[in-house]
Amino acid sequence: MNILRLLEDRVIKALVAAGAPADTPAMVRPGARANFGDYQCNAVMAAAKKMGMNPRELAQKVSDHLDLTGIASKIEVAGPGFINIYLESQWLASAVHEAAHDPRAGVSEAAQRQTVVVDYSAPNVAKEMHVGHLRSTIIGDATARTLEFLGHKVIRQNHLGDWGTQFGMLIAHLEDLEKENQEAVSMKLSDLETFYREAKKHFDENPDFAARARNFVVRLQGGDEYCLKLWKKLVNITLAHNQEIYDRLNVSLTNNDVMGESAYNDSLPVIIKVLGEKGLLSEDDDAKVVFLDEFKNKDGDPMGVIVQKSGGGFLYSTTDLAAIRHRCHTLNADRVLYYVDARQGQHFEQVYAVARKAGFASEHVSLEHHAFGMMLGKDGKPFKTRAGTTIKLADLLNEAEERAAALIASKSGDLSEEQKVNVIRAVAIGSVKYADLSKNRTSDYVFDWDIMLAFEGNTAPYLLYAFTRIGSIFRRAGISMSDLQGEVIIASDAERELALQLCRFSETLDSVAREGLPHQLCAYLYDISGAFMKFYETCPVNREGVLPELRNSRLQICALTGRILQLGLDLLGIETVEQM
RNA sequence: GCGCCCGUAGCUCAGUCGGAUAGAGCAUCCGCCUUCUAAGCGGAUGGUCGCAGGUUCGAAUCCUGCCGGGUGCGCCA
Repeated sequence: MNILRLLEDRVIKALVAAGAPADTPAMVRPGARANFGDYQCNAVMAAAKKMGMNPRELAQKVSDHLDLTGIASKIEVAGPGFINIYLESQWLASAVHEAAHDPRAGVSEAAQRQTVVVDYSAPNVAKEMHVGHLRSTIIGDATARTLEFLGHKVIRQNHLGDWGTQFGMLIAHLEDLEKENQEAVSMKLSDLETFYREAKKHFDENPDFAARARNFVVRLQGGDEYCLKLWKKLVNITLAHNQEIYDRLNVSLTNNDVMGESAYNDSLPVIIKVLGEKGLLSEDDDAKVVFLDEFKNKDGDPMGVIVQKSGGGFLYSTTDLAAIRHRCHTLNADRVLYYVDARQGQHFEQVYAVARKAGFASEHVSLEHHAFGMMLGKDGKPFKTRAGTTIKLADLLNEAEERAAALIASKSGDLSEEQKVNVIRAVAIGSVKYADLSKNRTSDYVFDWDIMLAFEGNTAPYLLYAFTRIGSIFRRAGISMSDLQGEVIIASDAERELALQLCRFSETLDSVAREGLPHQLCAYLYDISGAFMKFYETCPVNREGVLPELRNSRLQICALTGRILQLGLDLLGIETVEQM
């Protein structure tokens, strides 16, 4: 059941019956305030203008044709031509009852099942994941999970940075270490940052080393077995490191989702060939370039996208074109979502434009760069630690668990040691993820330990706490959350408000899937939790004197709230706990 | 020089593509635990939505120009 879809459908019918064109947008929204109804229609003012009618008159006409028998208790025309819809409490009650017994908690599947490629995380080989990787990884993951739940076919693609000139120096350094001492190699590689730094140092300071490194690059790209073997070693060690982080973060990526830059190596010459056949290539300073009229360079001339270097080497634009071709032609994507830093906005616009012209992506495929902002320090400047480095993701998670452990030691005395370990993990990881997921990804964001690791207010623990309170009610009642009886009765404002919110889960997920903005789901779950906390204060379930019908009804409301919280948090990749 | 993003309460952020009286959390202040977990609930304080014009029934939202911050513009990825 999706109330918004239902109301929009009925409103369109009424608009058409009142004489408006069939393509008039319904513009149904949740009511702006309590005395403006549960939902309001804002479509009439604009429509009336187009039709040359008085908006109040048209609104009255539409509202006369609006058939919401059994659904709405009141439909009123207000202000300049708003139509306010008050839902029938009885109908809300039956919707809650239905959702409480529905395995999907009342969430409708997507009207059209699509194949959606989600490109996210994209760490680099021989580098540890740092806080800058957090957004792409967890926002992409939450979107992927949501799309999947709505019935879409989701193909995760981890565009691993496993190719490029830096591998020459990494292979050369690895070779040196292996000659030196076999046993020290695995030790050295356990600290990837140091390994990378040392390789870079040798490359910058030792001309012989640098020459060897450049030679390795050529051999590697030519498919030399010795080089590939050393390279593969670096890739595997990095993947193992990353998987530990993904598992800790409860991110659904696995090695099966890895589709690194190297995977497109063989198709790069094909890309150039096709671009040439389409007449899109130009030569400029011995490099192969695609010129795009829609982009201007510093001199105001059409901007060129280099797809092959003067020496014959390829660039990341070439790899991205190959990736688009693979995703559209082999994976048959309807949508491709890129969770990548906003700084690459222009790069993607160019690559998309070239891909369309070359036919790597048909006009029916939606290529979407879901950009996110930069990470800033507390001073509002681009984030750096005092040492000038970035914070490792592993260190952030360790710090989160230390802080959570201290909190739980002071608040949750009666948990077993095993329970405490689980609660610490859920609270720590959940808090870090929620802090990021709850912000709109499009703007820059401030990295602050205290905000990232806060446990009060609009944070993951608030939602987890609401969930444990529900669990507590069922433990006290002596029944399970699936053992529900009777009807749902809406007897108070707190119950009605919670019931209304519970019925909005489906429309919220629609929006998250459409826009790739999981913060909308966070805001929704926070609203649900707030509505539940108020319900909890005023609507006792197990107390003496509560009539059996009312108790059964409230248990159903609690059960649906719990299911939506658990399901919603799961879509965000956040684990729940029974007690805390 | 050109392009893109951003500017909302002391701080961190929402604001459902133009809708009605701009909302949360943190911080500050005042209340609420013999009753299902106080990681909670209720209340108060706090805003010229960067500035100035414009578009219209109606603007935080759209257009123009400034101011301030960020970022990107050919052989790194």
